[in-house]
Amino acid sequence: MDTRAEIIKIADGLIREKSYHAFSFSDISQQLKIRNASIHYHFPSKTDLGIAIIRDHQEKLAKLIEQSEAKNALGKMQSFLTIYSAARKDNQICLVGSLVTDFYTVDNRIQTELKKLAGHILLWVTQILEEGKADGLFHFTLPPRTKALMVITNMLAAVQLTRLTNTHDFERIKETVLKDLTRKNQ
Amino acid sequence: MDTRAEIIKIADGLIREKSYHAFSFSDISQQLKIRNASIHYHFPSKTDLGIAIIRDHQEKLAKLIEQSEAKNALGKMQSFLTIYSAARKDNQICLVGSLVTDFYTVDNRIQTELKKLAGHILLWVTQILEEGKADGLFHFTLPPRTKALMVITNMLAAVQLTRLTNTHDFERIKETVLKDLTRKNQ
DNA sequence: GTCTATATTCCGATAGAC
DNA sequence: GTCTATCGGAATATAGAC
Repeated sequence: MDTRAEIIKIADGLIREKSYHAFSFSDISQQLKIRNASIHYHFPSKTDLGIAIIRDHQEKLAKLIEQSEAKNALGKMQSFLTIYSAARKDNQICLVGSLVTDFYTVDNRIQTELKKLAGHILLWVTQILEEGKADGLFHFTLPPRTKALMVITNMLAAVQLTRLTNTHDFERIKETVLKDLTRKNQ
Repeated sequence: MDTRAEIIKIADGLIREKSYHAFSFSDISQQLKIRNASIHYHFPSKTDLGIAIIRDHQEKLAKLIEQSEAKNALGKMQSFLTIYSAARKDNQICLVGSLVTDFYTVDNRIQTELKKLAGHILLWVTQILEEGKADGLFHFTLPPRTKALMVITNMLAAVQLTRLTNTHDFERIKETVLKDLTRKNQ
């Protein structure tokens, strides 16, 4: 992996562990064993780094969507939920949830990029729900977009709240989300 | 209102608008038109201020619980949801959701206090759900504590996500939470 | 592409006068 | 209880050598 990609990877983890304003270029340079100034060669400003991280998530999301194209709606939903399970594994929260807390204190370009990412996530989950309902796999009466909001909010806050309540609460919430979608009589 | 209470009020708003690490004593002193050093008289460290803010929320929660004692479970749930509606009104997020993002970068004493607050919220919502089910007002099959986690995660992330998607999404989620609880055939 | 060195700004915090 | 003055530290960022 080249240095640029390594910086993105480390900074991404730091944002989701400690938040945007709580990590510094020094955190990265120590882990990478390079100097602070070297990071500025790859990313002139912290804002540039933040944008690159969000775009990296965009690309990973696009790949995940592509990779789960052949799966049925349940499989696709499970793929979507791996995003949060992966974050949880390292006691991290999701990128959207971390950056939205700092939303009004970051550069406009980060705000715009973050809104785009959130929009794409919401669109994908909505489509998965529509497909699942059409195929008789999922059962719900809400408009698909609203149902997608319910699923996303459950998962986004699950990785956050489980830091405070109980480690197992994340899994509890995740299992409940899946069972709710596949349960009949709604 | 005395200065100490004013500082808490302003700082509380700043944490829920901009996050813990993104607000400074200068933000407070400018709004209050006093000097930076004066704040340190009331709160020796930023950690002390943070703890005071969480405890202030604890006390407000206790009052809210007390004030809604005479209401039925639906009324109590609506009281609980006003916490998020009030935050949303000023485009703020809830205190727990804001501080949990910075959880691993704040003093241990703040971590402890925040866990306590989250525990009390979870307990209250669980009790409301139990009461509502016993009275035939609410319908759900999950364990009450798990159902409480679902309600809280929906609302906690609703105030966050609505910053990115659509202003009306908060209300959509809130209405869905209430309708889900009171809907039969589950 | 990485380094040393440094500029600049801001923040939390303290001492001591009033 | 608020003020002025100041300290120490950390953060982002830049210039220029290698």
